[in-house]
Amino acid sequence: MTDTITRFAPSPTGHLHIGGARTALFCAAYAHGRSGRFALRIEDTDQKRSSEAAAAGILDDLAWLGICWDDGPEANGCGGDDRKVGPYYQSQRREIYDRYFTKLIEMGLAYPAFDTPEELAEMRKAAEAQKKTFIYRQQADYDHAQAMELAKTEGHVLRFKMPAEPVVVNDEILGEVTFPYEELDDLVIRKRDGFPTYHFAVVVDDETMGVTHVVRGQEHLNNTPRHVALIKALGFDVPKFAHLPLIFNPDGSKMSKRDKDKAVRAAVKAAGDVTASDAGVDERDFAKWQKDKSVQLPQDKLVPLAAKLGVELPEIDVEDFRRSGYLPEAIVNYIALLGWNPGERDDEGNEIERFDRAYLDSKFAFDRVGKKASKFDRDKLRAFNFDLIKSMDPGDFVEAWRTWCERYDAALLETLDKDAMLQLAPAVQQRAVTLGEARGPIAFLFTETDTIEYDEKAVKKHVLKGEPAGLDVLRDFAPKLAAIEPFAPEVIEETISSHCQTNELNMGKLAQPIRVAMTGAAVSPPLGITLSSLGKDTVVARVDRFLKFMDA
RNA sequence: GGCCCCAUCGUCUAGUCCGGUCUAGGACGUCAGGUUCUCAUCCUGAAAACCGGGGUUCGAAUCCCCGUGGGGUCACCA
Repeated sequence: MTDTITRFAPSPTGHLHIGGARTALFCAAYAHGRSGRFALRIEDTDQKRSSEAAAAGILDDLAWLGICWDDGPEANGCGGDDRKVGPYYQSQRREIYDRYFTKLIEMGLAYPAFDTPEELAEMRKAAEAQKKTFIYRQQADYDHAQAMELAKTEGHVLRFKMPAEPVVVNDEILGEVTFPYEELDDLVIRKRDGFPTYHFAVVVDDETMGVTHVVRGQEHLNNTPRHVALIKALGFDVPKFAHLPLIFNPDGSKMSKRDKDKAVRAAVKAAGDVTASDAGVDERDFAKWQKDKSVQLPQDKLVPLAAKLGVELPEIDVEDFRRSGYLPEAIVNYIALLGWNPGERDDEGNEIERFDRAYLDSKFAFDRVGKKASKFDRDKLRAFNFDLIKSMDPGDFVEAWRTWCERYDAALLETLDKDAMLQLAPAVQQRAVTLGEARGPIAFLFTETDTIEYDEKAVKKHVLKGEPAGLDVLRDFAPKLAAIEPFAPEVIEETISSHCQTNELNMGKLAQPIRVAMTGAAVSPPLGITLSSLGKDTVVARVDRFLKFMDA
């Protein structure tokens, strides 16, 4: 078996973090670029924090990004168990772990420990008082036979007896890293509730699933020597390791899901009068959330609360970026560049940085992954997204736009049908960086004619000033509007421009007053699109209203 | 604090492994012009970096050491 097999193993405690998305992306790219397989495993050994809904959400986030897994839970057209190495939820693999627990105990490399959490806390405190890190070791007078007997009736954990030697981790990105034995303790491998700990489960799963390359974030580097020691003790093959550099916020702090709570918490504090019922949660939870920085509010409560307070939530999870209206292709392209670079130039000698999945799959390797943590640059992501939107075929754009609306802005679909959106597409595509901002350039469509407020400065500059004044130009032109037939962009523009030509006027002289009449301000997409999308009746009504307003 | 990782424009990075071609290249952002009926798009241009100190060498962004700075991690979480 020389196939390349990678895996991504999230714990289902919330939406997929953007950093996790990058890890998954690199795992998939590495395997698929080598005709290997990419497996997905759900690490739900923490019964309290895991949820089926979160697992489904992560699967959905991945599929949306176009990161499909070959082995794993079947969802969104991905997954399956072709290699017969499932199940892919750790909570369903208890029997497998038990086999290896038994094996380790028989080899004398695992032993029951009866210390209570309180006792351990005490020992840690004592170690800390001496400015040392607490290292758990088996007692010198530990009686194995007696312990095994006691274990039949007493609650206990199982610990791994760490071999007394340094562990060398050979990392594909970082190189050789050595960890002294003095830093490695007899870690818990089976919890009191009988579930394996993360360390044990990963090692057993990666072996039994045939994983050849363990690709994960650098925050796991310190765990790796423990895993290597376990792997060797169990007689498994040591896989290749690749620890990816971390992703930070622009201010250098770690990009964390808690950042969202942090933003809202600050706003709640600033507002001063926000209550638990405003937040839609119960009194006690709300108080706890306000006090404890490590507590998070559920997403479906946090988002509306943020909206109510007018706070913009930092985008952290894939779902956040999706809601903002980024395209999966843009996200994938951008995050691929966080810590990796193809190191190729185009014909003009510029660094290649815009590419698709096929290119990534074919080029990705660990030798071009950097060691330095990178800061997440939203402006650059926005640029990628905008470029993609601009270059889309209008039909494709409308499809993407409508799909996004179905999920996040159903109201827009009630106002605009497909044809209307298709007509607006070119104007919107030049102006909207994200799908969420697509409403911006066409906001004038959603205000009622009789609620338009005219911007004073725009009126002064484009309507009152000059010779002739814009107001007179508009008044002069107004009657021609109703006669335009058909009321289509080209015809409208032709009418306006010929009117200007006959009267020896600059286009702006007429265009700007029309804009003010239509939108209240001096900014809009090209007049043809603006007027035709409004419809003749509305256009005429808005001009009338504006002229009356100016007369008054 | 212990252990571990890292260090090129504001940001992502190329160059580093195999020292000279680097008066350090590109992208995003910023600034300045131009095209245009407004906004936007588009085009052109500019400013902007090798963390510090020692070594090695004819020569160091590139190799070595020290310092400084940043980060990760120290759970019956993953």
